Amino acid sequence: MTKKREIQSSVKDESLIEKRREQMIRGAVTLFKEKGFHRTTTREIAKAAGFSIGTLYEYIRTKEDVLYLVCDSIYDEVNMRLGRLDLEKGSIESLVKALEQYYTLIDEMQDEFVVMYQESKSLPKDALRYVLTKEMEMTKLFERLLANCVASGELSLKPKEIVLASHHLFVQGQMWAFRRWAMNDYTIQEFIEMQTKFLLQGMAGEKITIQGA
Amino acid sequence: MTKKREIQSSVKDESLIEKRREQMIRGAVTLFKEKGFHRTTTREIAKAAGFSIGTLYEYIRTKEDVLYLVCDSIYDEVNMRLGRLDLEKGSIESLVKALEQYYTLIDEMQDEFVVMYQESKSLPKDALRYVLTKEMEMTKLFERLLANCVASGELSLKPKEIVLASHHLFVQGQMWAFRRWAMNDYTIQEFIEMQTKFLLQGMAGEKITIQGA
Amino acid sequence: MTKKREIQSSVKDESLIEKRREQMIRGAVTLFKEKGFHRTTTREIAKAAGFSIGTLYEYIRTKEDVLYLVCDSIYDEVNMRLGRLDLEKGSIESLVKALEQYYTLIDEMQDEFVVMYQESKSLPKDALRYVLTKEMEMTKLFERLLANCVASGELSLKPKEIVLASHHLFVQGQMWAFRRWAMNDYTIQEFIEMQTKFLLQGMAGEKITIQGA
Amino acid sequence: MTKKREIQSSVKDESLIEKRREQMIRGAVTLFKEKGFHRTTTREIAKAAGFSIGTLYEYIRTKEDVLYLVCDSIYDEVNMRLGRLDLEKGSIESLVKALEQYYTLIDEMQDEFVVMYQESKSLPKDALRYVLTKEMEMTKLFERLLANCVASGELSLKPKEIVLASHHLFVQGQMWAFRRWAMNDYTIQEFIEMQTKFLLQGMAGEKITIQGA
DNA sequence: CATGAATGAGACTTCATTCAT
DNA sequence: GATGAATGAAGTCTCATTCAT
Repeated sequence: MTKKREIQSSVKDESLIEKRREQMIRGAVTLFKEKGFHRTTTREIAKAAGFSIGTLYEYIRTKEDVLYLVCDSIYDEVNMRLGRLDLEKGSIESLVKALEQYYTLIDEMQDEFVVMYQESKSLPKDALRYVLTKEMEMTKLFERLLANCVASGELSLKPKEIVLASHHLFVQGQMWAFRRWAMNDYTIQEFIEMQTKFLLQGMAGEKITIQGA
Repeated sequence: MTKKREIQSSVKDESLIEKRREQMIRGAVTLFKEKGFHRTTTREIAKAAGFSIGTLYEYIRTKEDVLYLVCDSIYDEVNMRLGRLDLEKGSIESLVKALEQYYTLIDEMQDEFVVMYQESKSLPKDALRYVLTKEMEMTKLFERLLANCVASGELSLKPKEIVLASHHLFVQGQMWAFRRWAMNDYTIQEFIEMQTKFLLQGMAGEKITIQGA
Repeated sequence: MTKKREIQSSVKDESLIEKRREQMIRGAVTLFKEKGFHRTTTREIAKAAGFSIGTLYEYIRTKEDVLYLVCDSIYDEVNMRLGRLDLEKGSIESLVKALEQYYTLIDEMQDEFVVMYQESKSLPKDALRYVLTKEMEMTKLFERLLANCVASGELSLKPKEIVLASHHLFVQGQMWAFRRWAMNDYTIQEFIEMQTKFLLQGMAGEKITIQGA
Repeated sequence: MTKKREIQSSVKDESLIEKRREQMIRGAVTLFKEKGFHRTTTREIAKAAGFSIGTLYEYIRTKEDVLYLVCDSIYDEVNMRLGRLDLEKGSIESLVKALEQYYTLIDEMQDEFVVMYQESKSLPKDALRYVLTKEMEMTKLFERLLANCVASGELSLKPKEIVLASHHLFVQGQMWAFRRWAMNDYTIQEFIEMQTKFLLQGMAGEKITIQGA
């Protein structure tokens, strides 16, 4: 796992730091979603977090730190929630489960995902690198799942196809967050079912009956 | 076709307006790609366009106008290049052609696409609406293609599946522009072939031999 | 002569730059004298110069630039006014003239000198180096005068004494500016006469009749 | 002797006050020397003193108090060290001794002197007055020495010359602290000898052999 | 039509000081 | 007495926009 970038704080009490940063992340996500990183002022972030501008800067050093904290916390939650997946089973069934988990996650953290992908380009260089690494770790997760399915013979994909397919799965999830304005006719359940069908068929090359669809 | 938003200019000569705006769009795309809309200053845009800040403001009224002009010009080019497609044929073959055209287009206009999707959220409300409309028109294009394939019996999709699938096709194209950092191992040709295979199989549910693959 | 540090300006018209900078130097000197560099705000400088804060920053990049400009302009004036001195004559008489010129200069530019010496420590590193160089050039001027007097036999000083003596002369001039609060009982004429007497006797080691004393 | 300005403290224990203030003066001098009064933060002072910002404010009321305390403690030490001088003797010899003491003092307290003269302008009005008074007391010390030499016939100076000469002596000492960057070629011993020679000759008007030179 | 100097609102950030623990 | 988290006034600097030339 990549090591976290440390964000300096002039406050010493670690648990307080965590608490305050959580407050400010929560406020920031809402604001960034609404107006974007650049149109959001540090004062607004402080206010949304429930403390003064001075206090905000006790816990970060620059506005970009807030963005980094937001992105980082999203990955933490993603990791936590996707961490339970059994990657090793190598069955289509577990792949389906993973997709379901992933799409559900995106549905529940829609705002966070949109913010992260829209604004991460505003991160300072090294923070951007860190975030990209995290992103690759997520894609790798799908790669492992697919590779195991291939190993167990449940899928038949060339190595290069595995990689591309993992991006493919990944990106279809983002769609639910980014093109929500076009998804009004679908429930998340429908979306998951239909996407899963498309994706599995795409890779399998034959009709497959999906459990629960 | 949706009517264009008019951008006010204090210059009368229409052909001059067009020329100047083209200059400034070309400069702006490069800059926006590099630093994003917010980090790019109007002075920089003017300079990149080859004229003074004063002149810039003879042809637009606000900085956001530049962004709109950029987005609009991208759609114009997309339209022009995708306009030749024969949507009515209703064959898998024409669908494959369309995908090829579309992915090639994205490859060639990568910067423009990235800018448009990254920055369009900064457009004023009505411009955003206009851009979204344009976007929907593009998706509809795939919908028509798919619907015709269904009508001709070459594909079998429920109406709701057609809509989702068209987004599916659409989004996979964006991937080439947005996840380029992860696509170094693929040529655009490989990418097109593999994606086409995944997508068609996903919709068809059977192995399909793609011409040229 | 040491090459000037260039201060960036986004304005192109060189003569305008000169004019505006002169305005701002004039205002800044008064303010710095009154409240010191740090207690003076950029807004105050702009106001004193007669234009807006935005305009101020068209002609400089940082507040420290103003300080540098102040120091530089002082040296320019000093150079201009001391430049006429005949350094080569090697007579006590010309040394006396030089002291008179120098002390008169300090009297007339008292505020400027105080500001320069009090605040130059706030200059950025390279500007500070530049200012120190200028300062050394001034001391060197006295060194040359003294060396010539030694060469012509009018004074008898060892090399090391020449150097120290030149600082000695230099520093006694600063006194008129810096300890003005203790100099109320003296006119500048008296001051010059008495100092000249002290200094020359100090170096000559005998009673000397000074012309005009 | 001028009465000290009282600096309020919310702590009662006088010996503790003294101890804490000494700690903070020591830290502050270093910091002020390095970065100047304005660029030094109260937090830094507290840290350098070895306690917290809260504690710092138990012993002073404003940041300027620290500067005053620094200046005051310097004068205390100066007084202590120069207090032993025999001012009444009225001999050149005792004058030479005094100069030696004074220049040695400046050499040993170089940082302190620089800080005091560079930063005292930032003192609040009444503190500034107090410091100036102290300064005048020091000059008066030289005045007394000179006057006694005149009285005893060892020097021949008019009253007004005595005053100016005392400033002259005083300022030459500051030179060692302020122009240290130009004094690398001299040891403090050389400096004292040469300066003493210049100064005495300046006042005496004849060659004088200095004991120990 | 073209230019570019001028403007000032507003952004980010610092830091002296307070006060509850 | 000691601590350090909280505060917010105030400072520096940027940049979209205007308008006289």
